Amino acid sequence: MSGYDPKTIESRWQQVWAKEKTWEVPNPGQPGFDEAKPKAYVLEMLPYPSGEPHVGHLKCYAVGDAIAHFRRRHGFEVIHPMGYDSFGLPAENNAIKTGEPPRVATERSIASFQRQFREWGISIDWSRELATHTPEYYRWTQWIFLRLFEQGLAYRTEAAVQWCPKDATVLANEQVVDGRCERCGTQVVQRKLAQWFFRITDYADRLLADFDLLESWPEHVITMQRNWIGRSEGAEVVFRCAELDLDFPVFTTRPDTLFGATFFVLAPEHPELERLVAGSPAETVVREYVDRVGRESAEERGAEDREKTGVPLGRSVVNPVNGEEIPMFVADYVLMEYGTGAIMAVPGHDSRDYEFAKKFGLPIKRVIEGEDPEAAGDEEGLPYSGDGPMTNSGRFDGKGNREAYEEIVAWLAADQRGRPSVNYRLRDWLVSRQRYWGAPIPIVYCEKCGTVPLPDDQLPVELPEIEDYAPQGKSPLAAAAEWVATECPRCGGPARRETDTMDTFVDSSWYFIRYLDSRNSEAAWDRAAADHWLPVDQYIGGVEHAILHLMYARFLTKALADIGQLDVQEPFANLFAQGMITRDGAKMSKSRGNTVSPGEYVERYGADTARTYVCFMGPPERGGDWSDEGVEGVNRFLSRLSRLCDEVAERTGAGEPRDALGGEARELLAKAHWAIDKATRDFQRGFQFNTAISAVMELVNEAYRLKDGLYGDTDGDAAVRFATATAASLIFPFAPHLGSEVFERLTGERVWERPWPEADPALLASDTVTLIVQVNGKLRDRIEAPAEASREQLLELARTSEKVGAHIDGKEIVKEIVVPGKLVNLVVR
RNA sequence: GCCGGAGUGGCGGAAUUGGCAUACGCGAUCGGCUCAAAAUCGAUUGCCCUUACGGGCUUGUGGGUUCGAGUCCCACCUCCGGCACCA
Repeated sequence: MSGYDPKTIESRWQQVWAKEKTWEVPNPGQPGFDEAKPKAYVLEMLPYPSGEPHVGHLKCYAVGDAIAHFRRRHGFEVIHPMGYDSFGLPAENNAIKTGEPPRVATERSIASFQRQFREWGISIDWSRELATHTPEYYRWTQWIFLRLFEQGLAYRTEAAVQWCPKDATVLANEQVVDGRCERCGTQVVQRKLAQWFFRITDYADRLLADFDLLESWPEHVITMQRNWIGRSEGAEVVFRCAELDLDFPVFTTRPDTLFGATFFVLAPEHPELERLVAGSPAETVVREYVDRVGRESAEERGAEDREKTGVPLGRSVVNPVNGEEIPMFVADYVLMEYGTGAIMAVPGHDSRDYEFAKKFGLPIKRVIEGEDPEAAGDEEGLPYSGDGPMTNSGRFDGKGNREAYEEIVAWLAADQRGRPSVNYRLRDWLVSRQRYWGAPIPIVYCEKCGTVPLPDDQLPVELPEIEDYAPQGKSPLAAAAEWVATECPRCGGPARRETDTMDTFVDSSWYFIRYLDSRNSEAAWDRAAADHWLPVDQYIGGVEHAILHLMYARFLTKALADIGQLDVQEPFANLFAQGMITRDGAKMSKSRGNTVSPGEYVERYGADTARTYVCFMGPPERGGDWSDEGVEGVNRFLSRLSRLCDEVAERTGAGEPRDALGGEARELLAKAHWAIDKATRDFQRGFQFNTAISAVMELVNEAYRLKDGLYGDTDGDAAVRFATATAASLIFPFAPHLGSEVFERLTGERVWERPWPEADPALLASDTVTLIVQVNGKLRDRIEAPAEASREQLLELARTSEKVGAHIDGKEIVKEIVVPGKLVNLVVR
């Protein structure tokens, strides 16, 4: 009895795959490229190399690898590369703490990922490997920056930015969560700094529209992106302050409520505030208010049940629809970042304006009748946000607010008092970071020529070695004086380099293109290679990247397509978002001490067990709680398969099963074909790996049940052998080592070179079916019936059943439902 | 508040088109093997009543449609995720 020894089996196959470079695929034009073969680009999000891989990685790559194997065996040329998102804050923070250069810690972690990916047996094309922190890679990140700069899609401007005092860097809006730094949890403050941005807002509409081009993305991911982009249609309407000869445009989604505007509010950051109050009695109070708001964090300001605050300006503007003069206020519930930083306040139909009006005793005016004025809410059901006929609205009275909507906008537009307008929640992408461990921005500042992009032949701008990584409010690179001082490429005069580096999301927004031609030192990629492989046919990764990474990659793909570098509008045709694995019901974290190290489990049970387990825990798109007993169960199953193989190899000879088998041999063959059919459909129907694996478990169980009665008979031997080899073939995408081992021992062939098995319809069908007999919808009997039995025969069987008789005797059958091949329901009274 | 997703045994979960609820795995109980244990092989395992035969109940709650509902419709409750003073 040899037993299941994953260590031996796994290292044996890993050596075969490494030596034969089994998973490497050629590009068009390279030797071995087969034009006739359809391509499939299967990609998992590249890991951020920090420390050791965790179970989230194991799950992601186990799922992706299963898909890659499945596609290969369906005749696809599968490209399945790997790389490392190796710039970023954790390595740099570690450097500040320990003095160890970020490169050293990063490369140590990369080595650990490489080793584990090989130990897990992931089918990676290692010839395409990349790491974003190498000059060979970031040279092209810089090249992309320059292309965007040429197009005006990369620009520098002074802006109020989110600043993390702890990390001493600017953050993207996306990296601020509840007013705190996403990474370290420190409260973010506002600062004004000159920063680089990518003009992603130019692409807002296309990012929305092109969801239609995607083949299959999870609905909730699309929804999250849609919410993030936050498109709202409305109108821009101009309110005029005649006294000071100033126009204040506002954005509103409710031009139908314009007649209800009873006051007007500016954001504390509004640039005209100064002019409005300078030298006026309100000046001091307003200043104090603005200062106080400025000291508050975004979190405090956005707090949910916060009472409205504000100060009157002592000025007024004219409502363009009715000429009414309405007072102006400054209040922090109006945000400078959205719309125009000023609003018309309609307390009758907006809850925030209503609250403010109540507090400051301002008039509240109804301009839309509710269907039921007595309905909930104070004072005649206000604020009312529903639809209804308009009132107190001059010429529009009596019209439905929806119908009047466009009419009002057109009426205002006719004499330049307003126009239709669209607003987005999405802001431009802030890409500069006052940090060391990132790709330098390829720009120099010349006294004479100003901001000058470096020519392509001066790339890469290499990251200099420095001693002190601690940020001092500017990039640590600023301290590298020799590096900063350079020559202007335009006039040859003295210039200094940009010392900010790029957000690491820029690195990871295009890596899937670089894989296609990762050794190219002449260009970022070869067009033929990119055109052949793109788009990614199946992308796999955690839902935590649903917004940031995926939207940035979509944006960059479109921008690159627009400048003729790519032929696709969307990078990822199909997306699979895996769920998170928890432990004891909680997210794993070092501080909580509930982490699971995949390495330990691979060591104890083998990679096949660890991989199969994460695919078996539940539907992969959902999360699941890690269970050591569950791992043991999967290990038990693989051991059972391994032992079955030992026994079958010893007791049966090679031979194909005949078609016309009978009895238990046929029963086992039928189960094998059922498992093929079930596993195949589970793969195709959204990667339901848990049930695909359970089908293989059932097949192995059936083989155990029947084997002893089948050994010794030619047909019986063939059936057991076929069933076992089939189980190996079907489990291979999850447990590639054991799958290869068992398949080879029983068939002499390499399972990954064999096509995915096909179920034989003749063996899926059965001569008899179990007829379900119900009386009044309740199950009363099960009867074996011929599969072809007629309606009448089935009814006869049902009526004559003893068990059924007890429930229909003495009663009248009022209805007979027959579902051929399945069920009879007798309705009695 | 708005937008998604989910509620099924002791646990993870299955049920494909409205037709056998609880597949598969875990856990538990019993048995074979063993001096013994582990491993392993096999049996049982939703709940309640019944010695048994058998019967009743059961998919978050309450209604509805249907011969028949975990699945469809209406109302509600709970949990998870995202967004949120976005005008």
